[in-house]
Parts: sequence; C-alpha cells; structure tokens
Amino acid sequence: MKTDKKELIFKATEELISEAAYNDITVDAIAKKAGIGKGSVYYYFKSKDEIIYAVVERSYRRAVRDFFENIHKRPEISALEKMKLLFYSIIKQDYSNNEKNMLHKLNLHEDPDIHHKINVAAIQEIAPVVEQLMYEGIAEGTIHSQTPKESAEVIVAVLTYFLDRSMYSEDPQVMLNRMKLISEVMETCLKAEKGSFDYLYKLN
Amino acid sequence: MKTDKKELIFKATEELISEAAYNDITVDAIAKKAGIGKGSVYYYFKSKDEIIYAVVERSYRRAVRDFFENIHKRPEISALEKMKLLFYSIIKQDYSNNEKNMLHKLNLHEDPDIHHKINVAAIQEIAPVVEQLMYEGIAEGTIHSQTPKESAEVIVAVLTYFLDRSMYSEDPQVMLNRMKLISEVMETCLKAEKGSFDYLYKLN
DNA sequence: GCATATTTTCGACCGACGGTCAAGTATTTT
DNA sequence: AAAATACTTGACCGTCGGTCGAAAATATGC
Repeated sequence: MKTDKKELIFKATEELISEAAYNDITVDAIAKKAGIGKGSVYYYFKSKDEIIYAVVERSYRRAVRDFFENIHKRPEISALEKMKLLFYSIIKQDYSNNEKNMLHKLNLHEDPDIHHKINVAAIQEIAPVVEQLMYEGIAEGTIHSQTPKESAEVIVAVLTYFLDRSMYSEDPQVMLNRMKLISEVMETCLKAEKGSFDYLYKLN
Repeated sequence: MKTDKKELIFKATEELISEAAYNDITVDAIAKKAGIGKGSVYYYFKSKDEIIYAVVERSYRRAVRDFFENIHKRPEISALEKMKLLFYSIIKQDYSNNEKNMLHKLNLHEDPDIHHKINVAAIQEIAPVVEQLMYEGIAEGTIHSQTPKESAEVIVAVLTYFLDRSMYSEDPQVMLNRMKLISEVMETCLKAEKGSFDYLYKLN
C-alpha cells in the first residue's frame, strides 16, 4: 500500500494552519510535519501558494459535498431553507469555536494572501451551488430573479466579504444594522419575499 | 532647505508601483530610487508594509481632498449626483488607462496583500465621505436610509469588491447584469428612488 | 533474476528579501 | 567648542521559497 504523499502534505498543512501562527507555516515546516523531505513537497506541488490554495479549496469542496449528501437531496426542505442551511454551514466553518476548524483560523489571522484565496475559493466553489438553489427557488415560486448566475455571485461575494469582520466596526448596534441591511440586499438580489433572510440577524 | 526624506520615499515608491512589476518593489529598490540608504528608509518607516499602506492611503486621501475642494462645495449639485461623481473619481482612479495611475496598477497585479490594503483604505477613507453625502441626501429628501453609517459601509464595500474584476466572469452580458444588480443593491441600501444608480451600468 | 529505465526522495544549497546595527556624519544645544 | 542629539549608511543577518544533482526505490523488458 503506497502512502499518498499529497495527502500527507495536505494533512500537515491543515494541522499547521490550525495550530501555528501564520509565520510558522513554512514549506520546511510542512515537510517536517509530513515526515518527508522538502524536495518531495516540490515534487508534488509547484509552489507554496499552490498548497495553501489547494487546502482551502478542498475545505470548501468538502462543505459542498456534505451539503449535497445531507441536505440538498431532502425534498421536504425548500430552496430558501436549503440556502439558509448552506450559509450556516459556511458561517460555522468560518467562525465556529471549534479550534480544529481551519478556515476559522485562516480568516482570523491577518494575512491578506490567504484571505484573498478564501474569498476566491468561496466565489468559485459556493456560488454555483447557490445558483443551483436559485433555479429551484424559481421553480418553487419563492425566488423571482431574472439573472440567477449574477445574483448568486453577488450574494456570495457580499456574504463572504462581510464575514471578514476585521475591517469593520465591532459595535453591536452597527453590526446588527449592517446585517439587517445585508438581508435586505439579499432579498433584492433574489427578488424574494421580504423577511426571507431575517435569520441572518435574528439570533437564536 | 531640508529635503523631506519621507516625501522622497513616497515618490520613489509611487514611481516603482507605476512602472515596475510588483516583485521589483523591494525596499532596496525604493532606497535606490529615492537616492538614500536603505537604513534611512527604516529610519522613517517601521516596515515595508507601512510604506505601501501609507502610499495607498495618501492616494485615497488625495481623491477625497479633491472631491471636497472641487465638487462637494458646489451647492447646485445634488447629494446623489455628488455621490456619482465621487464613485466615478474612484473608479477612474482604479481603472483609468492612464499608465501613471498608481491604484490602477496596484489593482491589476495579483498581489493580494496590496489588494487588501486598498480595500481597507477604501472603507476607511471613502465610507465616511459617503456617509456625509447620505446625511445631505436625507436632508434633500432623496435618500431615506435609517442607518446612514451602515449603508455607507455596505455601499463602499460592495463597490470596491466588485471593482476587483479579477475573480469574476468577464462575459459582457454577465458583467452588465451584475452591475444592474449592484445598482439595485445600492438603491436598497440608500432607500433611494429606483433608477438613481442606473449610471453604473449605462455606459456613456 | 538481472539490467536498464523511470519515478520518487532528499537535504544541502542558492538567491532574494525584509530588517538590523555599529559606526559614522551632520546638526542642534548649552 | 564641546556635548548631545538627529540623521545616514551599507555591510551584514536570518529566513524563506525554491532548485538541483545525486541517491534510493520502483517498474519494465528480456
């Protein structure tokens, strides 16, 4: 049985992201943690960036796969409700207190490089799923957008952007107002009924 | 007459950003271009990041200052119109074909670090101006937002984010639809009359 | 099973970069 | 004019991403 070196590298990188400060995530550290030589890392990946990006992408893909396996196929859940669950799973992925959660850690430290990768990956991996849900919502009659692709893009971008709390005021009232505004923005994008996204700011 | 070393460093950095590939913007290059020793650069700035950030911030501040000097004080222009002109000046700053334009260059190359700095600076420098314009629009009766601060934040964030074209589809129809959607989003944020932001996608 | 070709592994090494520092020089203060 | 302070400098440092040639492992052909 051949050990999959790529998998070793993924695992090592994920662990480092979870436990170490960003500056400790060096290619040497990844190689050491994976128990292989540095040269081998570069045998499987062209660059460090490629590793990080692959790890982030993998994480989003995992979330999407889980969504399709566990939520999407359940016919009793409406499209809007599924969208809510999808958002929750992403928000939870980003901000859960679970220390093991990678994307959470990634989003918390200030490195803009990784941050950007997360944003790009979010758009590319999540937006198509939202688009799919929009077609279903349109079929159900709860969504009336004429441009599902663009709406999905804008929605995911807006949500992702605002999940990045680092650059905004943390004042609770400001944050509440901001989320109210964003839920209205979502309604506008989807042409959905007023209140469809109240769950974004109504804590429970 | 004492030459202002800080100004020399700013100038050199701006020139490098305008003319060179990102990887050529090193502290050594800045020092060389400014005609001073590398140590002197670190006498005036704590880090390279601090230099880049200061340059970007300066650029936005300059745009804001120009806005207040040339546009804002003219009483015959409505708040919504002023907002349009402000957006135009920023868009132009980001995307003009003028090769001398720094922010343009900065936004074009892929470095996410600088990209992020630009976004943060945009929020911090431009959002307060938009907020100010919102109060004026409210006084004029064209804007009915109850939460001007949050609306300004969201508007600037959305616009800035989508000015970053790099991560989105370049298909003209998709781009048009996206901008239409964004203009609707802006109306929603400001509670302004329908069509107030049509100029965002109606080329002229 | 042996020889040959191919794939995989490795860490010493490289060049570049951001940042430091001791040693100076200019300027101000007393 | 002496002492103190502010400024300037480039050689030097540690670190990091990435390279490379050679060795080890594995596959292929006969």
